[in-house]
Amino acid sequence: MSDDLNSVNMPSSERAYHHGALREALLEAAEAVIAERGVDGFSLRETARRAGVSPAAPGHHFKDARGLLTALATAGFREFGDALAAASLAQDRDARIRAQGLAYVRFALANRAKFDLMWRKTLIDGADPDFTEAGNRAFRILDEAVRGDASAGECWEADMAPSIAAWSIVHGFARLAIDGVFGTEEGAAERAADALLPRVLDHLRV
Amino acid sequence: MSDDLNSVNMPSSERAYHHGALREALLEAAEAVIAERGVDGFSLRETARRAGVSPAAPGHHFKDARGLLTALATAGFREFGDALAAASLAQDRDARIRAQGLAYVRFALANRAKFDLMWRKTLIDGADPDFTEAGNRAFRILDEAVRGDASAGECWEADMAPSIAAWSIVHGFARLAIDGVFGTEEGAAERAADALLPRVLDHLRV
DNA sequence: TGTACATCAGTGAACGCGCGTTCACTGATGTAC
DNA sequence: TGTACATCAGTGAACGCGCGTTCACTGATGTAC
Repeated sequence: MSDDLNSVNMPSSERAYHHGALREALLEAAEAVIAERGVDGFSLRETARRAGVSPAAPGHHFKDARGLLTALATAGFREFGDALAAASLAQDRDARIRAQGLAYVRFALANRAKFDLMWRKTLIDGADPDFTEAGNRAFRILDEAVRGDASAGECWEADMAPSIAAWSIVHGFARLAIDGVFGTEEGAAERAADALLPRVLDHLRV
Repeated sequence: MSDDLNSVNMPSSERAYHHGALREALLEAAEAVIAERGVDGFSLRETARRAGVSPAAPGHHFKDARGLLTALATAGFREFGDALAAASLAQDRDARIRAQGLAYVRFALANRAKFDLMWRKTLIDGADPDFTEAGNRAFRILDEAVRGDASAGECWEADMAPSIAAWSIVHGFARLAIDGVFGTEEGAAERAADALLPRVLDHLRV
């Protein structure tokens, strides 16, 4: 191992030949690109440009553009799952469900482009094991809040309706908000979520 | 008017110089393209190719690609509104709401690409008056089923929560189904909708 | 009914663009001895 | 500790592609007289 710690933590020169953490830098750059231009505006070349590397460099870390987007969507589902898990701390069941609903929509609005990407099965490899695992985990957290840990066993055998109902209502609300139904001005979606979502959730009985 | 009725109803030759109904033909071709390749796979050239005209021809009927997609999304919202209106015939309120929910999801699954397009504000002109009018009408039909005609007046002043709740749950369910959550095999989404949606709607209280 | 002419709705070639990926390469790293 | 060498992680030029749009044009239509 090198004595120079900078070689790992921080590029010792502004333009080192070996980046050190290019994979992560590319994921960050890709997220910035889609946050700015929308998922449709993604480009591998632009991502490489922002990370300060040549257009061929991503090929050493991801199979291709789809591979990079799949990795980004997977990271998104992991953070999403974390956000839902953090909302599970409330004591009674109703409070947990409501807290997760708020967390669901807040994550979607705070990470619009990434959330959008997470569901774009045409752009990512939906069969990737890491991706499906991260997605399943997120749903499992939501499912456990609704049905309790009892469902841990025969997951799809049991009655999914309550969980799917909860999932649908928050997912639908999040999508409508992102897609501008509550206004397209800065902050309009967030204000609508704050004002409307708690009362919308009053109409969910699970 | 020409004596030859074919000049309007049917091109008299296989390759007439004037198409006669190119606008409609382009919309149909565009729908076929996105149904086959997904919304992301849309291309104006491919659409012109399928309609059997040169790549410049669409320019005489639509300002640009965005204009064509906006027209297609507008047509989509009109059909969507018609489908919801047709589901409003049931007598009691609960039956109407359930019927509209089923109609909502069925339309989405039967017209996946078009439904997808209808919410892709980055690809269409969301400020187009025809488009917004068609979208508002669809929501109004749903809103009237939930809240009754009494809401006709001060629309956004009254309590929107019940309508937004109903909208969210069916919209979310439709999106999850389209995005492959209930399986990606042929017909999996439709089967899930048939089996699950009625029970999911049991958890909506409006 | 015939004719002149404006307008409409097409053509097809061309432009320039940014894209994803490939290729032969090279600088940096780290390991075996 | 020093050295040879395999491997890793970059470069940057190039390829070929399909795209949306523009352009000068022309064939067909329909209307005024």
